[in-house]
Amino acid sequence: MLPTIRDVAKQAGVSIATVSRVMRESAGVRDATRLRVLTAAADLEYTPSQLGRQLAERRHAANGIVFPDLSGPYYAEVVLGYEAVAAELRRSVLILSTHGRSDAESAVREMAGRCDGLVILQHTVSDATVLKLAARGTPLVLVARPPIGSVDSVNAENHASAVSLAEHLLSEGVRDLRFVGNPDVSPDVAERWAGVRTAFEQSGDGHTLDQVTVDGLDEESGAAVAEAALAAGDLPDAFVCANDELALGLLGRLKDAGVDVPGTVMVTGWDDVMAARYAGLTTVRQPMRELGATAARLLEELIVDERTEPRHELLPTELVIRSSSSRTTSPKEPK
Amino acid sequence: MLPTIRDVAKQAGVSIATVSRVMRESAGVRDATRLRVLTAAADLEYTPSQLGRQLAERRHAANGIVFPDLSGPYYAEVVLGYEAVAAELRRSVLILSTHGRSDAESAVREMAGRCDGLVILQHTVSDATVLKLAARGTPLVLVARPPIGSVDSVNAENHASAVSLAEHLLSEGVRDLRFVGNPDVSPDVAERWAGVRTAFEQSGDGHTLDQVTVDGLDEESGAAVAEAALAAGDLPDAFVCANDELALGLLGRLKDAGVDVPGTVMVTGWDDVMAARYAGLTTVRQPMRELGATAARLLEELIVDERTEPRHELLPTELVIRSSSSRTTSPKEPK
DNA sequence: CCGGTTTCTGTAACCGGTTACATGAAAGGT
DNA sequence: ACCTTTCATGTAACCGGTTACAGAAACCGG
Repeated sequence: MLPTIRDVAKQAGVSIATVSRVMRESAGVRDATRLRVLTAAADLEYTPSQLGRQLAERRHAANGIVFPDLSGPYYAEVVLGYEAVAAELRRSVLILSTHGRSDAESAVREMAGRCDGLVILQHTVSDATVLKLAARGTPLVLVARPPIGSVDSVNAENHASAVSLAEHLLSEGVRDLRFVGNPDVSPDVAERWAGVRTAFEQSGDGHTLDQVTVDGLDEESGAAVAEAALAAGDLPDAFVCANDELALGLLGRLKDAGVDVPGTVMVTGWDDVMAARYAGLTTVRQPMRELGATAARLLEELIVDERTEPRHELLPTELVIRSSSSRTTSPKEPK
Repeated sequence: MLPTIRDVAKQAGVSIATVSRVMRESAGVRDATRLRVLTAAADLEYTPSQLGRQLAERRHAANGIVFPDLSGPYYAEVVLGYEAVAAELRRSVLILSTHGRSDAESAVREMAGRCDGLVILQHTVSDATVLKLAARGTPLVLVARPPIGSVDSVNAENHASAVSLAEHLLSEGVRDLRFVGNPDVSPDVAERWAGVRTAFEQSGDGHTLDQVTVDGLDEESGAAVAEAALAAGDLPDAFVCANDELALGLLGRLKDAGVDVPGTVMVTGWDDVMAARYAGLTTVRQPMRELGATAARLLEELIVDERTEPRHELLPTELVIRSSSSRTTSPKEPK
């Protein structure tokens, strides 16, 4: 059994209140007494129980973050950015991955009972649960998910970058563009798709735009799309993929089939993951770490300052043009 | 204020003991009473406080995992594998990244106070702290770090695969091999280096083997090594890098300089991250997720079964030959 | 040496649950 | 009708801390 505050108190010949005061470094303990307590504590290798402390203080000093998965670089980066700031703020970080979990909702609720606040990525949790948690007074921040009620949110800009991306492709002579991804799967994807449409609506005649729905956001799904297009002999001038993994899978399959990229077909992704650089993939860079870091700061405000008016942050993104969509740009990286 | 067990007891007209029994689903409560309690609980939207429960039960139902960083794919995958199993075992997961943190040791100790057990990756924490935690009775599992005392460990096979890798290079006609990485930075790297040496010692004369020490395991460090070698006009037949990121950075720099890979120089990495596939990088695949999953299972045994004899798991790795080290193999992936 | 402050320390209530044990009511046996 | 057993529920101690408040000790000036 680990020593408790009472053991230390007995050993030092003081009351538990005094021990508590010494351990918390609160003022008003005579030096001689402090020393006796510290000696006793060191003797017994005493560490205050976090549990007892948390119960008494009625706070957890911990926050949770809920994400679908950690396999792609995207979520890992967001979590990392979050963790870095949370640690700075001296908060522990609880993680919960909902991917392939049937009891996600209850797991999140249980997690809420262990934290002072929660960050929720994308649509990992139903709106109903989010609202219920908010109503119970749990501080919440949504990331990569549109605001619900008066819950804080942090998002990356999608629409404007999608417009730029599409305009870039148009300027490269693309006439038939095909968007790859399911807008229903995430609001981010929906916004990107909307941005592409906007650009095309302003592009005048002679352009066609279509969309192929794939639910996955992984390389296999991308490869499957390429496969189907090759089999049907129906290649557009450019594939605009909802994220980099899709694009990389698609790109790989096209190259295997000997298709000239960007000569015959152009391909773009979204996120700017590490592999995108090696594949020469045009993409849109998201500030993934910043998303997490910003969420951590907003959450802290909610908890500490008890801020009540909601805040919604929109972080900028950046178009990164590489060889997969450019006949003119050298494949070399600027940086 | 959230409702407590006493509020529910009052509302249902029973004692707190009965409420507790109902919430814990322990037997011996009459159906009529159970119903009254459940109704009251639903009315008040009561959820038992995790804190109170944990204190009374003297367990956290949470485990921690300590890792250096989450930026590369390696740690993210390990954490993910860990989280998946921990969730299955109904345990919350606390994470702690030590990278760039000066108070890592104390952060780990604080974390230990919030968990029933800890998984520690690599050398994120000093041996002294590990031993102290173990002595206090904290269940521990080390991952990618050699066993200390009688603490459990999970590692991936390094030496044999390094031998295979080096033999493959020798069979490709490599005579001068240069190992890139700092064996002191991680035991994994040290073992890989040792494996390469072993293979060369058995290779007969006419072969030279040297090593360039870089502390980083990132792309920039790899690029710097390439830069230096190019500047000195001193290229070996093959660079064997301690991990994929190093290799990718190095490879990219060589290709930028117009060096023929694998014609003039071969390059290999370690880990088989996603980008390695796109870069055609020969590497050794590690079962990253399995490392995490195995650690979670070992930890559970320690906590639940109170196992005392230590276990040490060694997971197999697999050589993946791609175009960066092979003049004969097609660059196409088998899978 | 005394009363009034000021400073330090102790007592006890509290945080929100769990659970051993006591109690009382209902059921069963003769 | 009475005694025993069984079952459901309540009482109260406990988990390990924090902290308001009270009381004791030290300090101060006259």
